[in-house]
Amino acid sequence: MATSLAEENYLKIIYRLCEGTKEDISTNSIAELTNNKAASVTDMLQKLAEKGWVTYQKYQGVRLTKIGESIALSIIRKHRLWEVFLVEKLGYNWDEVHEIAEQLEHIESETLINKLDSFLDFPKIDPHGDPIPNKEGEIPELGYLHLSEVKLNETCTLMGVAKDSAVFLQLLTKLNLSLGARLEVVEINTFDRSVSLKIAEEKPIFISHEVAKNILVKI
Amino acid sequence: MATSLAEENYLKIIYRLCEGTKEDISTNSIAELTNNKAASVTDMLQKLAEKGWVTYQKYQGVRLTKIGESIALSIIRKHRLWEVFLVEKLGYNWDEVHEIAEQLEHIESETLINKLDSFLDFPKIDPHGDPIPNKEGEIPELGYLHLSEVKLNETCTLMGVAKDSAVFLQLLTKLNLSLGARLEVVEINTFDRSVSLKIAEEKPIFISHEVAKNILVKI
DNA sequence: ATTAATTTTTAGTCTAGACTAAAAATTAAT
DNA sequence: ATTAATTTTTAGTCTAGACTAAAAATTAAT
Ligand SMILES: [Mn+2]
Ligand SMILES: [Mn+2]
Ligand SMILES: [Mn+2]
Ligand SMILES: [Mn+2]
Repeated sequence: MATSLAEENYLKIIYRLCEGTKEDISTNSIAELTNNKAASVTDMLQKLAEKGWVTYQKYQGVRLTKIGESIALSIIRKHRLWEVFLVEKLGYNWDEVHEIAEQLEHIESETLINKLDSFLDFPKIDPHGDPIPNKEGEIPELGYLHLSEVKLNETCTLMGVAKDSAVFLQLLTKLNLSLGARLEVVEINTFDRSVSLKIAEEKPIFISHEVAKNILVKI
Repeated sequence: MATSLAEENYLKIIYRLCEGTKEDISTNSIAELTNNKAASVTDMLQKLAEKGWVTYQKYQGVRLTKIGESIALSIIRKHRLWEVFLVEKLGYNWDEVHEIAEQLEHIESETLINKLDSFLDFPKIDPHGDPIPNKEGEIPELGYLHLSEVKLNETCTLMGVAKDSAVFLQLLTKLNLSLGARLEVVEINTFDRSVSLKIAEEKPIFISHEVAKNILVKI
């Protein structure tokens, strides 16, 4: 069944909210991320339920069905592959690609995305460290930690970010924090949970808890 | 001013119809190419005139303004550059790319299209021999002839096609007619204006007037 | 010059996807 | 257990962009 641009954006956002929780998703949480009003969300949820892409009980929240999830994953696959293209082939920085990928992810062609995948040499992660679902919609669970969870004096590797926003990514770039960087946690301030880090033996840098929370690492 | 998808498609089609004639364009001719009804076209023409992209007089037809033309050309530039990308980088055949480019041409990003242009090494023509407008919207007038205009026993080079449809392009491929082919007109039948051609000294092939009309050549 | 045929426009309608305001249901607070 | 606060839904409205049917203007035919 064909999907409209609006429907695709809803499914993608519901997927993101469903990830990491087994509770049903609230109308308001969707409204916030889509920048729509709750009433508009209710409207759309009824349509999506009608099409069999979500299970939805009035007042009781919503979840993706298997089909809904596979549609969401195919959009995420397209989004992330296009991001790789923009960075690897066109020379964009990682903080510049998200908005363009938001448009490209809606281009509809099965062959296109598979040819693109092959042209890019079947990348496993996008420029932000996010895993790319395969053709079958399978997505590896990478099991990364948030940097904010790492203990004092432990060393870890920067594997990804939990946020695509340009200002956040630009801040990381300025701090010399990029994918693959080795980070040692040399200080954690109990007052505000801010963190001092050594990157490859350089003199320590200082980041807030908010930043640490959005950095994904592997021990 | 922002352009919607529908508006962009109208402007592109009006551009195509304006090309090659200095008469104003009729509502019906637009309706035919957009696959809309004349009443819907009238509606849209009023909006486009309001925005200053066409000059429009009730019952008297329509033309693009300078601004309207530059919008149309920027869409055509995007369409053709994406077609080059699809053929050169992703390995598509020339008959497979038009529909996908119809989607890609609406992606909005100034930097994207210029980076793409550079990545493709600033191509001058697309896979169908159509010239690619530059950043400033300038498009070279190539002055090709239709193969149907070539005289008996003359030899010419296949430079482009006047039609993007898949079935037409597949026919050309089957007949071994591709860009750059050297063609000698060895027979013209006065009855139906069908043509026999020699391609590089091979044994002659036979094409209808309809096909000859849609092949563009240089003497 | 009139009339007929054709083209174009107007008037009114529909759908998707948004909105506001008010009603209903759920959840939190006493 | 009631009441208050919060969340969600319903009812009604709007806009873009399509449609049909009828009216108006233009063009072609007599
Ligand atoms: Mn992104
Ligand atoms: Mn990403
Ligand atoms: Mn094309
Ligand atoms: Mn083309």
